[in-house]
Amino acid sequence: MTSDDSAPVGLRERRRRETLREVADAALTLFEERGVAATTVDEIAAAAGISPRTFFRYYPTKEHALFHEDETYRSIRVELVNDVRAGAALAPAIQHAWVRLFDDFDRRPDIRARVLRVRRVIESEPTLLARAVTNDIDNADELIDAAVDAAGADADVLTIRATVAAMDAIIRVVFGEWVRRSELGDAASAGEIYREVIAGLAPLGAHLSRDAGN
Amino acid sequence: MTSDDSAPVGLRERRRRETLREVADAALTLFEERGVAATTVDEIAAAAGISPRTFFRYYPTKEHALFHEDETYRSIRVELVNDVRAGAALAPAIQHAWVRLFDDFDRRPDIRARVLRVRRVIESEPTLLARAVTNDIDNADELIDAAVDAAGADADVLTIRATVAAMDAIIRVVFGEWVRRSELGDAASAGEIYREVIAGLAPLGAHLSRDAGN
DNA sequence: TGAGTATATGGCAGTGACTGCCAAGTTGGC
DNA sequence: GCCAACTTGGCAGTCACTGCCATATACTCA
Repeated sequence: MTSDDSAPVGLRERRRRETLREVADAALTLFEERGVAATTVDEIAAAAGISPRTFFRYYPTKEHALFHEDETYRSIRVELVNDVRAGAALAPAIQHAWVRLFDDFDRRPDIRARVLRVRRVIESEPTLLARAVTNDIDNADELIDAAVDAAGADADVLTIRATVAAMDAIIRVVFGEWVRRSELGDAASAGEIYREVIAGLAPLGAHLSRDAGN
Repeated sequence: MTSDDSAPVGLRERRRRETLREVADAALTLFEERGVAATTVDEIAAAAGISPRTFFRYYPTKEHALFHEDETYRSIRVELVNDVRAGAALAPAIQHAWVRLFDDFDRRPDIRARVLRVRRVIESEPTLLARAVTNDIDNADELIDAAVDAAGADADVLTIRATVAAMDAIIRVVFGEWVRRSELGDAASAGEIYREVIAGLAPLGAHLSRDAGN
């Protein structure tokens, strides 16, 4: 799975990543300007200086171009998987990973700004929200596998799946609120919103622990 | 919003609902037989005895035809909204609604069978899973509004949203497991799986209540 | 009951996403 | 500096989806 990290990053690979990035930027800008539905692949390709045919060799759909993942994001996910594989408790580990990402936003405003732009577009179109969810689902599999492996023989896959799904859902709410507030001129911090949500979920937590024996 | 329930159900409306149902059935059968991607709208339309052009007057996309909602489902959602509007605690009310639906499955095997067929198709394609999530999000709005209204002045919209999203995520896991087990020949009961999941989530619940003050 | 109006249907043409195939260039290893 | 591997762009084709128009069917009210 993650075996080709050691491959020599030649000219080809470097160019590929560059193009990937340029296409993603072109797409993001056009989506913001005129909306996703009103933006054609031809336009994105033209803006990025490639042919439409080539566009589809970089991203399978125009929506995918929006979800180009930056390094920070990926590395935090890898770290999370490693932590869980090393035996960390699932829910706290997930929480820790997100807090780390949000803290990163404070240190690196460029990343924060870009993620916010992307999230704003995502929230504006249901189809993109759907695509974001499939992304979450795909990412979740890796994490679920790690948790199952870590638990060994007495792994409770069902509970693991439910835990990851619930945490993902909560994060999606956080991002949604982040966008909403920022659109109201509120220079909201994602980390703060996350903490607010967690604090508010105490009753749900109580409900879940209480009904366990039911 | 729900003001046109009193409209007289004339021939037109009756036929419309019939067609809606026939198209949904045709789509479901074809999706099962050859997969969603390999099924064209033309084929669904032909199987349902309407023109392709008319198909799009009933459902905006072929995927939507799969999510045709039956009465039971809708009525339980309406009840839930009413309960919440009447002041019921959110998480328990949601749980209660689902348990009621699952109990209904035991009483009405036809409904159970159809939901299982639909869910099986949904689980087979990530894009459908995503569409299911966006559906849930759409449905959630009504419930969220009810909860906000019920809470009055001190409504915590953010927490309400998070609670609903988390519960929805859990239900999706239940459906997923239900399909998985039934495909393994296990005549699983959705209600039982739901109870299993809730029991397993005690640690998550503890985590959420513990970190509230953090 | 017989207009008259609103609505449902189907066909046609058009746009845009996406794919397979082929020809022409580019890069990397030796 | 040459061969093999890979990248690119153009072309043709399929399919989802929409707007427009003519025709048919259901509701309404005089």
